[in-house]
Amino acid sequence: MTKPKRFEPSDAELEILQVLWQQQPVSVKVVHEALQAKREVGYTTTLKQMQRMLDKGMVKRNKEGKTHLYAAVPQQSDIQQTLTSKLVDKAFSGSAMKMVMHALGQGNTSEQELAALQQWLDQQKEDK
Amino acid sequence: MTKPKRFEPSDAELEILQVLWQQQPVSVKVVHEALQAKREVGYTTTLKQMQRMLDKGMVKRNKEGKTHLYAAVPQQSDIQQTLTSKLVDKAFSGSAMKMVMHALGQGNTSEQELAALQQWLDQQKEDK
DNA sequence: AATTTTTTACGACACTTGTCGTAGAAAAAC
DNA sequence: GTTTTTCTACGACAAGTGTCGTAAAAAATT
Repeated sequence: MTKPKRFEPSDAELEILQVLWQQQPVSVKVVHEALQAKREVGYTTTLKQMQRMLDKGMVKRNKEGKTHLYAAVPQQSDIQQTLTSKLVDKAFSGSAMKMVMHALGQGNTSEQELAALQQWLDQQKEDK
Repeated sequence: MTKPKRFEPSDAELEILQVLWQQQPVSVKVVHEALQAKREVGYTTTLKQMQRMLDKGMVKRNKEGKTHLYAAVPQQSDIQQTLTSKLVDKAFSGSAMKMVMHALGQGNTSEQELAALQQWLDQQKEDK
């Protein structure tokens, strides 16, 4: 049985995962172009990063003709979970709520988002 | 004029800052004991870490007799802000709300916290 | 004063991260 | 079937991180 690893992607790795989650099995080229759209980065840099991720089991790939097509192994929500928990633990003494208030405090929260939050809140009250 | 740096403390650094924010000017010994209470770590490890933080300007100190007393330079809320923003950007495509829902989803949110959140929500509605 | 305990200052090391450059294999174009 | 263009495989490197060990300075104990 293969134990389900707990990935903690670095910044660069997360950028790559982000791309993969949007377009599942894609070539290095595609990923690289997506990154390039945001900042300067060499092709081999992206390639190397993805190869390392492969070693770590963070992505998988399979040969499609000449090229390799990559896909993320962990699910986006799992990584979000891991990173959020970590932040809550390390920077907010474990209180998710503190973090939430902080996050909300700083920003333009849309109408819809507010509604969603209200809905969630109502749900909580019921369950209580 | 000294520009106000944007600190992005590493895990170990954050642990130390955490201690400092609770008991402002303290010796390495005190910090070390606080860390030790949570996990195994050598005294010199803590010392070294704090010295590096001093170099970076992340903490300041002054000699109190034989010992040095350290204090955090950045404020807790600023660091929380920095780290939260970063996470939102990197893992939630900039949507703080997505992150909030994620954080809330996973946890035991207390009565009081819910109330605080409701209050904040009401506030938002008014301002609209 | 000699010894022990506290603290500090450094140097070191293995790992990880972010970044490339070079070289060669594989396809595609000529 | 050469010459290009694509891609992959590696090796390298500077910075940063987490961790200690050693050694010396400073105080406190005996």
